[in-house]
Formats: sequence, structure tokens, C-alpha cells
Amino acid sequence: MAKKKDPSQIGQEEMSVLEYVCQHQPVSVRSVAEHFERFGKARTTILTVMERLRAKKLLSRKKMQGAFHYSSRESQDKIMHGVVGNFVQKMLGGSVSPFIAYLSESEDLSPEDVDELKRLVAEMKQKSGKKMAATKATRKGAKK
Amino acid sequence: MAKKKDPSQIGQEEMSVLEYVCQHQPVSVRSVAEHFERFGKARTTILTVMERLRAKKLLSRKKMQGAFHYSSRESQDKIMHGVVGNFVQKMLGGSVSPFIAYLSESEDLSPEDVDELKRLVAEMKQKSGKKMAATKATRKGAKK
DNA sequence: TCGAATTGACTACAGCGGTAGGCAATCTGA
DNA sequence: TCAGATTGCCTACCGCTGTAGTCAATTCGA
Repeated sequence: MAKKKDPSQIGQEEMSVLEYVCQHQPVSVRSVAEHFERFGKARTTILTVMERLRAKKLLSRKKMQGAFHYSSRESQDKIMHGVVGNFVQKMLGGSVSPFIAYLSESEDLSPEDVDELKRLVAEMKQKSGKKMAATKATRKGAKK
Repeated sequence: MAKKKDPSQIGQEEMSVLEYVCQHQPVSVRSVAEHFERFGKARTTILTVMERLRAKKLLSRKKMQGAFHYSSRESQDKIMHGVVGNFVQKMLGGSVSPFIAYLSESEDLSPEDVDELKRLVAEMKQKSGKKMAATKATRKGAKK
């Protein structure tokens, strides 16, 4: 009866580890463990997490000089995309509106994020400008 | 040893129920259950979920005509904001960049969302337009 | 008033993520 | 070659979420 979670569903700790591996691949468990031990995590914990990540096909490994070295099978961007997409689907019902609302109230957007947003919007104007020239007229009671 | 989750951490199913309650409050378990039974959920499941939400201080209830009627203690907006914020903190390490990147690749943004984004960006331009005229020199190799 | 229907508290279990111990296999330096 | 260090597989436990059954209390219509 328990719901079957999407395999792309990963937890916070798994995310941290995955991120670290992404940025240091190929990396040995030893290195990763050393890094996370500074945050109070045991070596076996990291190993377990990494193996679970491998079971989820997010990491791969190969033996090098005795020990395994892990690598990510996807780029960090792709992974992030998957994680965010999953969240949007599962928790927001597929709508990004709540997130956009969140951004609106986010006081501390980094300049980079703001730039990216601007770029994004500019891109949209171009991309969807033709097929929806009604954009300006669209604003059906823009909230607020 | 198990990590102590933030109480604001809620699952997908809890989210669905919470959302429904928000939009129909005050509502009886009966109504909610009836709604979700169409998706194969048992009445007691809904009841359990609602009680858990109440334990998390997200729902309140009062007896009316024999049965309890539940209401949300927060607006749906606030809840959404909390959920998104929590996700950003826990999974994205506090950075919204991955989300913005996700938006960039999101083909199916609704016109409303696009409008909201535009409004948002316009608002930002006003708010911080002066101090950053370097927009066109967009750094960080835009993915995709 | 009484019995049927409704309601809700309690209990239970499975799966998953987080955490970690134990122990065996492997490696490595002396 | 051999013992100590390193590495990794296996197992286990806890808490949380999803799911639901049981059964007693409450309510309501006849």
C-alpha cells in the first residue's frame, strides 16, 4: 500500500552527497567521508548514502587503485532540474506559480539570480512573442 | 540518530489534503474523505492525515453538529510559501538559482506565470535598476 | 428510545531516508 | 609474507509519511 516513490526522489542528505560528488568526481568514498565527517557524519553513513545513490542510478563507480571512485552519471544541472521538477510535480501539483510567488516575496535575490530572471523574461518575449501577441492583453487580473 | 525534521516539513499527500481543506474550509472529514475516495484513499487515511496536520499546527478544528470541521490556520499562500521556502533551504541550499534555471527550461509556463514573471522583473528593475546596469554582460554561462 | 450510520481515536505496518555498527575482504608498507 | 589500515558489504534501528483496519463513542432518524 505504501506509495511508490519516483526513483528520482532523493533526500536532503543524498542531495548534499550527490552535489559533493558532482563537484569532485571521480572521488573516493574516503574523500567524501572525510568531508562530511566534519559535519558529524560517519564514514559508513556516507558510504550507505552513496550506494543508495548508485542504486538510484545517479552515481557510477569504478575501481581505481584498490578503492572505488564514484562519479555522477548526470550533470549537476540535470540533477537539479530533476529535483526541482519532481518537487514542482509532487508538491505544487505541476504549477510553478507558488514558486514565482515565492520569488516575489524573496527579498534577498542575488544579483545573478535577478540577471538570470531578466534574461529569462527577455527570452520569453522573443520565444513566445509571435504565437501569442496577445501577451499584453492577457493580464487577466494579474494578482495583487 | 534519525535527523529531526522541521515541523514545517510535510509530505505530498498531506499537501493535497491541506490544500483541499484550505479551499473548502471549514470542512468535515466526511467531505474531504469523499473527495479523496475518488482517488482510492480510505476515509481513515484522510482522517489520519488531517490529524497529523493538526498535530503540526497546520489545521484546527471545532465541533459543529456532531462532527468536527477543520480549517487551515494559515492561508494557502502562506503555506505554499513555507513549503517552497523549506524546499529551497533544504534541497537547494538556500539558492533559488536551480529553480530559475528550471523555469528557463520550462516549456509550458502558463501565460499567467509568464505575466507574473514579467511583472516581477519589472518590479525589480524599479527597485534595484540603478545600481546594476551590467545586465547585458550576463555572466555564469547560461545553461542549455 | 433504539438501532443503524457516522465519526474518531487508536493501532499497525510498509517503505524510505538518515545514521551507523560489525565484520570480512582487500590493500599496503615493513 | 604478514599484520595493521583501508575499504565495502550487510544489517539494523529510528522517525516520518502513506495507508488503512478495528472498535468504541456519538449522533440521528424512525
